[in-house]
Amino acid sequence: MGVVTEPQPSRRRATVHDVAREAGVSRGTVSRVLNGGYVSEQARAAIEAAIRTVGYVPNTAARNLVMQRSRAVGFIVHEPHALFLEDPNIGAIMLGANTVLSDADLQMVCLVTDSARDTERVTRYLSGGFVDGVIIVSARAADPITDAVVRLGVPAAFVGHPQTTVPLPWVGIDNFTAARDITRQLAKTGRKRVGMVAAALDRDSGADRLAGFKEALGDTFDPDLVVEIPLYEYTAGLRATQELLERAPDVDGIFAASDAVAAGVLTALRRSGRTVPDDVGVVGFDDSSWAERCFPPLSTVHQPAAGVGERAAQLVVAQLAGQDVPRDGVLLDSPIVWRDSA
Amino acid sequence: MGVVTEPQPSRRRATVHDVAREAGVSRGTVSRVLNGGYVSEQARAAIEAAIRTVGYVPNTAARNLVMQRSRAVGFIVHEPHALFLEDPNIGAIMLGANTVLSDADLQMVCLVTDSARDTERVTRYLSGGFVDGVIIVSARAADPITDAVVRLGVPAAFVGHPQTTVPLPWVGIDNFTAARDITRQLAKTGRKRVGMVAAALDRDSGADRLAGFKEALGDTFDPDLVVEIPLYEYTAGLRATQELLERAPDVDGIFAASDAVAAGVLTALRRSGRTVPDDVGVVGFDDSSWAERCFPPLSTVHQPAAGVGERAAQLVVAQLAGQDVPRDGVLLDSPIVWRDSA
DNA sequence: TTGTATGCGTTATCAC
DNA sequence: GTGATAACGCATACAA
Repeated sequence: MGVVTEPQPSRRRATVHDVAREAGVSRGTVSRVLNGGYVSEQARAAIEAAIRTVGYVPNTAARNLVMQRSRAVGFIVHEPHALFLEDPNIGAIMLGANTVLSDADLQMVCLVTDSARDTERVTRYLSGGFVDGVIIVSARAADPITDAVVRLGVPAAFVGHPQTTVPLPWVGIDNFTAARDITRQLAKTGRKRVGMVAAALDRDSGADRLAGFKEALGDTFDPDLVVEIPLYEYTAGLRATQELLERAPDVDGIFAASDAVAAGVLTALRRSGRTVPDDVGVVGFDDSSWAERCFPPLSTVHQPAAGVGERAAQLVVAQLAGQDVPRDGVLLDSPIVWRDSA
Repeated sequence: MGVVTEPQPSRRRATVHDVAREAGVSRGTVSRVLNGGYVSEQARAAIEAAIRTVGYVPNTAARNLVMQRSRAVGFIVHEPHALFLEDPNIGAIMLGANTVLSDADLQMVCLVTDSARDTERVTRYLSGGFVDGVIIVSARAADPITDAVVRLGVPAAFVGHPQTTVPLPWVGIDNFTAARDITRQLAKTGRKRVGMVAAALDRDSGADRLAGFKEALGDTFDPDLVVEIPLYEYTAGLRATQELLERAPDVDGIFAASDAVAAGVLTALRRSGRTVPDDVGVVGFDDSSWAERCFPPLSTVHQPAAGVGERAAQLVVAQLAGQDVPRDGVLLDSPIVWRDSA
C-alpha cells in the first residue's frame, strides 16, 4: 500500500558558515546582507547566489536566541473543545488579530488548550520566550496561563474581561447595555411576558447579559421566566426552552443568550407548534453568520468579533513597540441587527 | 483613562547559570536535574529550591537550538479568511489534531495564512526549524508552503489531497463516492429532475463531488441543472439556486456541495414559495453542527472532521518517531445522515 | 567595506 | 556524582 518515506535524507541544513564558504567571504558579511548593512554590490551578488546554491534558510531558534525575541505572538484559546467549535466568534477574532499581526510582520501562533496537560505545556512555552506577546481569549478565574502572563510580565491583551484583580489591558463589548437594549426593543414589539434563556453565568459575558435583561424589564421582571444553562449551546437552549414553555406557556418573547442558543429556542418553539415572531418573538446575541440563515432570520446583537481581534492585536503590538497602553478595558460598539424573528 | 503599564520591568530572566550559582553547583548539574540524570538527593533539593527562588524557566530558543528540535507541530491553514470562517470542519480538524499531538506532548501551533506576506513568513518559519513537523489543511496547486515542505523534507501530513505530483501522506474522505451515494438516495425519493449547486471546482473536494453527482445520475444527468459557484458559501448558494430555479422551474431535487451552500438553497427555495422536502428535496455535505438546526434539518454527508485531524496528527507523530508512513492517501468513512430535508 | 571574536542559554561529552 | 567545556547557528561590536 503505497511507497514509504525513505529513512530521512538527513541532509544537514545549510548554515551561514556554508554560505560564507561558498561565496568566499566571512560569516559576518553574510549576516550583513541578511539583516541589512553596508556590503559591496559584488559581495552581495556572490552571497545571494551562494544562498540559492546551498539552499540556505536561517535558523529560527538561533536567531531568536541571539535576538532575544521571536517575532511571534501567541493567540491562546482556553476553552473546552465543544465550546470552541460552538462559538462562531473565535474564528473571526483570530482572523482579525492575524490581520494586524501580519501587518506588523509578526507571526500569530494559535495555541489551543483544553486539558491540564495542554495548559501546562503552553505555560512552559510562554515562559521560555517562545512568543514575544500574547492574546488571550476567554481566560477564566484563577487561570494558570493568566497567572503566568502576569508573573512574567509578557505583553498581553485579553479578549473579554480577565477575572483577576490585576489590572490588564483587555477589549470586549458592553454585554450589559447591549442585552438591556435588545430586551427593551423586544418588549416594545408588544410582548407582555418575556423570558430569557441565560447561559454561561460563570463568565462576565453571560452574567452581564442576564443583568442587562433584568434591567430592561425592571418591575415586570419575573424570575420564573429565566432558565439557566451552563454553556452557549444549541441543545441546551432547546431543552431550556421546553422547560420554559412548560413553566410558563404564555411567554410571548424570549431573549436567548447567544445565537446558537436562539437556534435551539426556535426549534423548541416550532416543535411546540408556536410560530415566530407571531406567537413568540425571539432575539439572540452574536450576529454569527448563521443568524441570518435561521428561519426566521434572527434579530440579534452584532458582535464586532474581527474588530475585537484587531484591537487586541494592536494592544500587544503597541506594547512590543515599547508604548504604554491603558491597563483596563476598551469597549467596542455592538449594534442591534433587527431581522424577522421579533 | 486607566493606569498605564510601567516602562517594562526589564528584569532579566533567570538562567541555568543563576540557578547554579544560587545552589552552589555547576550548570551541568542543574541541567541534569532538569533533564533527568544521576544527581545526589542533596544537590537536587538545593537546585530545586534555587529554581524557585530565582524564578527560573528554561529558554525555548536555546533548548531548541542545541536539541535541534522544537517539539512543536505546525497546523497550517492556507485559506482565504472568508472560507476559514465558513468552513465548520476546520475547527474540528484542528481540535482532533490537537488531541493526539497533546498526547504525544507536542505543542500544536496553528498558523493561518491568507496574504502572500503571511505565506512568505510561514515558509520562513518552517524552514528555520520552528516546528518539527506540519499538518497542512487545504493546500492548493503550486502552493509555496507545500513546495517548502517537500523541499525541506519536513515530516508532514496533508488534509485533503495535495495538488502535487510528489507522493505525500494525506488523509481525507472519498468525496466522489459519498456524493454519488447521497445523490442516488436523493433520486430514490422519487425525484425526476435533480440539480446541483456545485462549488470550489478548483479543489479536489469540489470537483469530486460534482463527478460523483454525475455518476449517480448517469443518463439522466442534465448539465443545465448544475450551477457552479467559486466557494462553499451561503450567499453564493442562495443566488445560484435562484438562477437554477429560473433556468429550470421544475427541479424537484438539489444536491448542495456543502451545508453552508445548502442553507442558501433552503432560503432561496423558501423565498420562491416552494416547500422542502415536499416540492423539492435538498441534501448537503459536511454534517456541520448547523445541519440539524436548519429548517428542515438537513440530510447530508457526515464528515469525520475530528477523525481526519487525529489521523493526520498520528501520521506526523509516527514520522517524528522515525517510522515510515505510506506516502499516499488514507480515506475515512463518511456516512450519510438522513434527516428531513429530503 | 569586511573579517574576527564574543555571547545568547542549553545540552552533552568528557575528565575528575 | 560532579564540574569544566565544547558545540548549536546567528548577530554584532570592534578591529582592520
